[in-house]
Amino acid sequence: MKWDTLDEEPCSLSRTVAVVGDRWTLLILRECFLRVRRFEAFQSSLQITRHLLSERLKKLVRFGILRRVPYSEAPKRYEYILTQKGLDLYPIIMAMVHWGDTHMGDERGRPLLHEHKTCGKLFDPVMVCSECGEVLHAKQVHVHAGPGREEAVG
Amino acid sequence: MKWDTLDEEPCSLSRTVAVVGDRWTLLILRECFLRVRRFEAFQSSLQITRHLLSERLKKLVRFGILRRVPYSEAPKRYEYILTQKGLDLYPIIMAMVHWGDTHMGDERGRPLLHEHKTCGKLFDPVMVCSECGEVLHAKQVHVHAGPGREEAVG
DNA sequence: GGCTATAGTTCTAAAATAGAACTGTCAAAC
DNA sequence: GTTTGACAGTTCTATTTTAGAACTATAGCC
Repeated sequence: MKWDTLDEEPCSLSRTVAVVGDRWTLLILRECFLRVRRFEAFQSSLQITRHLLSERLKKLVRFGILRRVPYSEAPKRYEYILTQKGLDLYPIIMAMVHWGDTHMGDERGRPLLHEHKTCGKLFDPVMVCSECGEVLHAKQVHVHAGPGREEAVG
Repeated sequence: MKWDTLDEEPCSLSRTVAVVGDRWTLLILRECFLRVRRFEAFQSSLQITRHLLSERLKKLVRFGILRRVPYSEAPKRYEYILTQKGLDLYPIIMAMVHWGDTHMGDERGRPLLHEHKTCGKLFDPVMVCSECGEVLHAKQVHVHAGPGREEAVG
């Protein structure tokens, strides 16, 4: 497959996969949501090779998920900060964390707990229908071809 | 990194990434949710090499995400069907589709539309707090170390 | 000048992937 | 009863990606 044009496929999943569909990118984003911002910090917490880190950060900047913000003029140093587009990846990350909590846990219990500042409680993320608010399940969803792909699928 | 032990890391995201954190696996899962079940069907719709498809399906079976169910005795033929653990990946896939719809769209419009059979409407998936039902945003969440990782993080 | 911190780049060896051909089983067609 | 075709893989080689370590560059501090 030509991964370099995956972001132009008539499929929103493919387009997302083009951006965040590799292991390092997802782990880098986890660090971003944990407020990590600097090259050395990413490198030492992830044990990623510097080469790949450099490349992945560039890619995330290119796709508008991170902004490269100077925090020192001489020498020039930059921090990588989530844009709104990047912050909007939160449901993906949280869905993955929740699935891991549910299905890949061990006897030690959850690695992290999440507190919702708005209500003050420890919570799990739940995916609901924007129209009726009910919890979503795969079997209750029917797929239609949209304007971006008129041939029927599924 | 030792990707082969990523599923034992004290981090639910890492564990999930160990299972679904590569491009082909995510695309294969998309097909699963579109009711694709057979080797040839995956291969022809994804243009994945047979080698990799074989390997990824084995991995998904090994992790309990797909079941290999015989549908013909002679010759022996199998279908790959989502288990409950696999069906529970739905929020991840939908979160990715929704992000792609929102941030990677083009002038043609959405490739697919989703209808919630329960309420009959076209919908978007929304992630909410299990406790108060409010829509979740990254900045409203505070992270605590859980029993599975007592050293503080973030 | 020598040491440290930060943010990368460059190099070679090892691993993963692409692309195509091949194997084996059986049913149906000729 | 031989050929064709569908299905579900496996095997092979060439190319691409990644790992791991070393190197470069800028500047502050002693």
